[in-house]
Amino acid sequence: MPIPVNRTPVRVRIAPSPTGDPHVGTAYIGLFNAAFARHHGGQFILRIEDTDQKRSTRQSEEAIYRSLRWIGLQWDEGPDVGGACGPYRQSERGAIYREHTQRLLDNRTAYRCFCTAERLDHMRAAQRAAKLTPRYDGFCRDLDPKEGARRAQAGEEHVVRLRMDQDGETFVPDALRGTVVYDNRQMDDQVLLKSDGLPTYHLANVVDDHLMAITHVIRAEEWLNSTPKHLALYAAFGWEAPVFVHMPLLRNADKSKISKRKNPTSLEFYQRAGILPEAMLNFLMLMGYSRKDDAGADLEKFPFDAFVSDLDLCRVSLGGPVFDLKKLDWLNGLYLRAMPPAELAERELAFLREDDRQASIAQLVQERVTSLGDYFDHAGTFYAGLCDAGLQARYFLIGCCSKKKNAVQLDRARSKLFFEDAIARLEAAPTWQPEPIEAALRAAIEAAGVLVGDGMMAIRVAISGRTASPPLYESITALGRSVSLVRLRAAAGLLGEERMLQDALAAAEAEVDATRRALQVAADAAQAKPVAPTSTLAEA
RNA sequence: GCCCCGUUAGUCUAGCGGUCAGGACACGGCCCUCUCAAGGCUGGGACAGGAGUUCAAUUCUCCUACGGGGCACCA
Repeated sequence: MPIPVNRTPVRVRIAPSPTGDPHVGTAYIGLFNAAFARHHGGQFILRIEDTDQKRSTRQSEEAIYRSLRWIGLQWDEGPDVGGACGPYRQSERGAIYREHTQRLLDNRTAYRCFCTAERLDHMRAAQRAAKLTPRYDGFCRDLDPKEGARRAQAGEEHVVRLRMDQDGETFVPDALRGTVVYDNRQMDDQVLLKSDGLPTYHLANVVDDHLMAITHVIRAEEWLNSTPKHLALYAAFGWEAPVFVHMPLLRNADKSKISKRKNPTSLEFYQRAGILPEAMLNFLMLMGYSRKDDAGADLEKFPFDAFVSDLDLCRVSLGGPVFDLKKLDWLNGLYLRAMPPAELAERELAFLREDDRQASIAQLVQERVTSLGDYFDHAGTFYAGLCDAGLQARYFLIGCCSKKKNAVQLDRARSKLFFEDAIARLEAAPTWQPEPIEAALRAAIEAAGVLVGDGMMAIRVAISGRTASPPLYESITALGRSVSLVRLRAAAGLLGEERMLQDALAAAEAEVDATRRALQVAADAAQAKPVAPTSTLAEA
């Protein structure tokens, strides 16, 4: 059963919220939306959902544009490119939401609620204690609308809630799952307009999708459970609802929803790690989807255009795909190897040239460099993603490799806590500059009660993969926030693994053994043949 | 706790009543080779469990288990 197309042109959108780093999940959903639009000759819209004033930032918004452009997704309408249905930034559509809220107030499908946060907190606590689904108890539901309007007029702080049906069932048609049935008694009277006058996601999303003539809502599965609310909103406005397609969630190796704690989620990380955008996009196409060649074998490497031309969303598989970095690396290598050497060289140079950390990296490496070529030996770590810290992992056990007599050693669990604390402090740093970074690290070290040198060494190894590196704070600054945090999280993750200590020590021993063996072989060789065989070079 | 979604090897997937359960990453072996990659060949490895429907279930239905998501004045 194909995805129904009830209206044309097909119009789809992604609506990322600009809070934090541009997310790989945004690119994933964006990819399927963009491809679906292209497949049907429709439009793909980028809308910025910045109704959360506390968390939204302009830098994050800019970063989203950069990363989506990097990966090769193009939108037909958006805040930066304009379009007929603007503005495309929800913070600029306040009047539209207020007007629409009034319509719902007028037709009684919504009501004003004057309950305080404290009352709601108590209510939910009581419901939880009674093992009930926490939901609004309807205290203001039957308030006289005139009374509500009067109190609102008087400036009393309040929100607007959607009046949901209290019994019966809601049928949610999902293009991939069939009809999902919800008991209306589970549904909450969702807040539509917050007390700051801005809409919640639910309201803004429905109003904008309608006004922007969105025909298909292709979004992540985490939204499935709120679709009944959205359907109720479409009904309240008397609008036709779009077709809903809920995509599976990208997962960590442990199958939980992909998160920065357990995976690099920032697109910027992949860009800096030297992943080609086309490989990244291709890899995302493989998540929950597959194409076959004539022999019936799965295709792995194919371009966006091919993906578009035979895209059939119904074939998306619903099991949450684990984001496997190993396979991404392999695919990336496939692309790299398929290039004409001249193109690879050009891409390589462009990769370096376009990196905005260039100057600061050069400054750090400069003091150590002996030739232009030698530069790469020192700078290499800045152009990689995860560094191979495996051999040095023993340094993550804080103090265990310390040569100092008064060293304080931390066990695995405590070392992990130290890393997590350091990460939290770095994340909270006001700016990504040497001073706040140093302050954060020193604070973490002091809290852990270990020697400064030992703590810094652990961080150094996690950051650079080596025990010798340019100055740490400057290196972290130059490396950049996204990559630095990923590497530190990787170190913390390693400490969380049972076998980490054994592996690290085994690796260390292997290292020593290998050296010893090499020396032995050399010594044996010298013994066996004290006189070097004919050395033509020497004689010549 | 309640509700919803899902479940083919460690991972990504094909399969839409009868297949030797196909491909890919990863892993092992062999070949190629000055090394390392790459490449070629090759090996091990999967239908979560239980009922039912059927001549026949990986495939359809139900139950259980497990995994995930949701239950905000966050999206």
